[in-house]
Amino acid sequence: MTVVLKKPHKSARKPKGDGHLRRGEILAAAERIFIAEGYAGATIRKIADAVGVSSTALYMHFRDKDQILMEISNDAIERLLTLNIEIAAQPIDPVSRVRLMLEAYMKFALDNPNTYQLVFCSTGEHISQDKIADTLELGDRCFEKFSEPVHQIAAQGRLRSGSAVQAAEVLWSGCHGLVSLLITKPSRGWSDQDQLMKVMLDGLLYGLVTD
Amino acid sequence: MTVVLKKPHKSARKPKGDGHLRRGEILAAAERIFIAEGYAGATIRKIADAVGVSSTALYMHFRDKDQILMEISNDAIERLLTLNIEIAAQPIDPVSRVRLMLEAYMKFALDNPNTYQLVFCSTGEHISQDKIADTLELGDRCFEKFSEPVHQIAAQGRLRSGSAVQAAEVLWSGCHGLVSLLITKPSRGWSDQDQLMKVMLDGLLYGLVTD
DNA sequence: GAGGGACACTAAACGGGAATCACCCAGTCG
DNA sequence: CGACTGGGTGATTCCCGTTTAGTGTCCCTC
Repeated sequence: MTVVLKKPHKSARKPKGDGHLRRGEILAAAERIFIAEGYAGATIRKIADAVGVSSTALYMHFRDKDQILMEISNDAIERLLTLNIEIAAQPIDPVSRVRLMLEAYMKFALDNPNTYQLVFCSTGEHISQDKIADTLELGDRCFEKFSEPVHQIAAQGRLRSGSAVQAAEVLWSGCHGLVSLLITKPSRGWSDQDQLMKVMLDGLLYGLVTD
Repeated sequence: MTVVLKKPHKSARKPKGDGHLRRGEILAAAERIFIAEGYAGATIRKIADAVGVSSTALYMHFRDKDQILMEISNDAIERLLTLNIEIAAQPIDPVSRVRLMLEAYMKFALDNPNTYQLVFCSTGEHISQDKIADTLELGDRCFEKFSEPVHQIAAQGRLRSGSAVQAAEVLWSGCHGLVSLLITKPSRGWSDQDQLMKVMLDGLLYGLVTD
């Protein structure tokens, strides 16, 4: 059969991203869109278009949409965990460590609002358990790292009330509440963000910890 | 004209709910489903089926799905506002009022998790502004009612740091953080809910207010 | 060189969401 | 009687995530 110049079935077919390469391209495009437009805005088709590939192609590299976004989120949370580990290594008193970690946490949330919402503000009910297992484990490790200095404070007998675990959970959830409201209700007339974070931290730490 | 038994075109067509009646039926069914299955689970089709009517019929009485669920949520928030007004009327010191209101708030959240999430945990970006205007106004009125005793405390010079508005926002968002995490991450191993709420309230009030 | 996989990729389709369209039917009123 | 009205409908549209069946291309072996 003569190799007649059969016009290439679809002229602009992507040159076979060599597997791993394409995977990275997809993640990059997905991250860009997800950061800009959030979970609902980061459509499979939009991501595929951005990569220049058919929407079906994404399923070559990822099980489904959630896996793509969870992978992105996991990278982000890993950065948060790294921050916590760095702070944990600093030779300062545990209360300062707690404060630094919570400040880093809130800054992370405000810098990555869509990731933060996906991980910390959604029930994840429609997401099968194995898919978010990594994320949950990373989140747990973050909380464990944060709990360490709180336990140290408790061991020093400086907890005004409640157990170390309760104090850690309250400190965390208090800061979570502030940033989650700042993120989800930006149009509300809030006081200055930095001042609010300071009042929250001062209030909680003063209220929970004696010196 | 003899009332001949003409078989009713579609045997099971609902007997013309007389407008306002049908509206109530839809709201009731929607509330039931929404409470049981949340925002995503409360499908237009499911609601319509529960009422025994075609999905299109819902658009006779409501602009869209969000209007139905916002109307339900508004009813709930109105109950919360009523609670706040009742507490505001009690002849007790402002700190107790603040505590009672926050306790009622958290109890409300845990008792109405789906409504709470819809109103306080979602960005409401895809919802046109006029649709949530009522909800926003109700929410603001709740916050205003809650702010009153905080301002009284500030007027007594008993605020440890920050302005009255900042203190109110921090108190609110701290409690919001706790209940929103309890709602969205129920599988996490939390300490006892009541104790957590107490630690949060004690901590924040002690940290923000002097006596 | 010619098979034949394996693999990246694709078009087309599916099912299920919200929302719209054009139409229909039963009363009511002039 | 006849037109109007308002609740109601089935079919349709559009978009979503996902599945299926098939296509093009590379590489490895004979």
